[in-house]
Amino acid sequence: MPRKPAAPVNAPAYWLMKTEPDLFSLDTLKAKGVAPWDGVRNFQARNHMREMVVGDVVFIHHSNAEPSGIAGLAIVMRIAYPDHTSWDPKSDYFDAKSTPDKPRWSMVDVAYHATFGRYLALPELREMPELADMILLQRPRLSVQPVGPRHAALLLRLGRPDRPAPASRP
DNA sequence: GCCAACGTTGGC
DNA sequence: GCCAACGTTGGC
Repeated sequence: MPRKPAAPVNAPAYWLMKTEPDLFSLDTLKAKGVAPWDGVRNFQARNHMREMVVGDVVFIHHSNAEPSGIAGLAIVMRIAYPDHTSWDPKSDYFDAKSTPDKPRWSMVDVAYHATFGRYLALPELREMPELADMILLQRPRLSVQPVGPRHAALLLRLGRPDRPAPASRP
């Protein structure tokens, strides 16, 4: 018997993260250059961030927008580390169950990469059969999610970013 | 602003 | 460890 293929070495290299543009938009990230993605308070979303590696491509989705949709791309610059806002009582993201000794939440650093030449509005994406099984369209509440390579390729083509996505991990 | 989906909390 | 109540997300 041939050995089973190794467990997923090729975890997804494409991700999607949601943000409310009123609070933090792709333009905000563009102005900052690099920023920590803090405030994620959902275990599944957190676990996805913990799987990211430097160089992964992140689709930035604007939620609670008119319309909501994918605005462009960011790149992971630093792998997951403790989200210090979780133990700051003054932070909106404070969580009494998280301490510096036992951090419960994580964040990654991302860099602005590109703004799509065309904003990919959610209603438009919903009309595409190829995207019907995208997590974005099926699980409206998951704020950090993997994007499959086929979906990623299509989104990149649709958005025609002014700069191509960098080659990602194999 | 409404409300469906769904994750989390807490009583038992 | 079940599950009802509650809170939040986020599309519309």
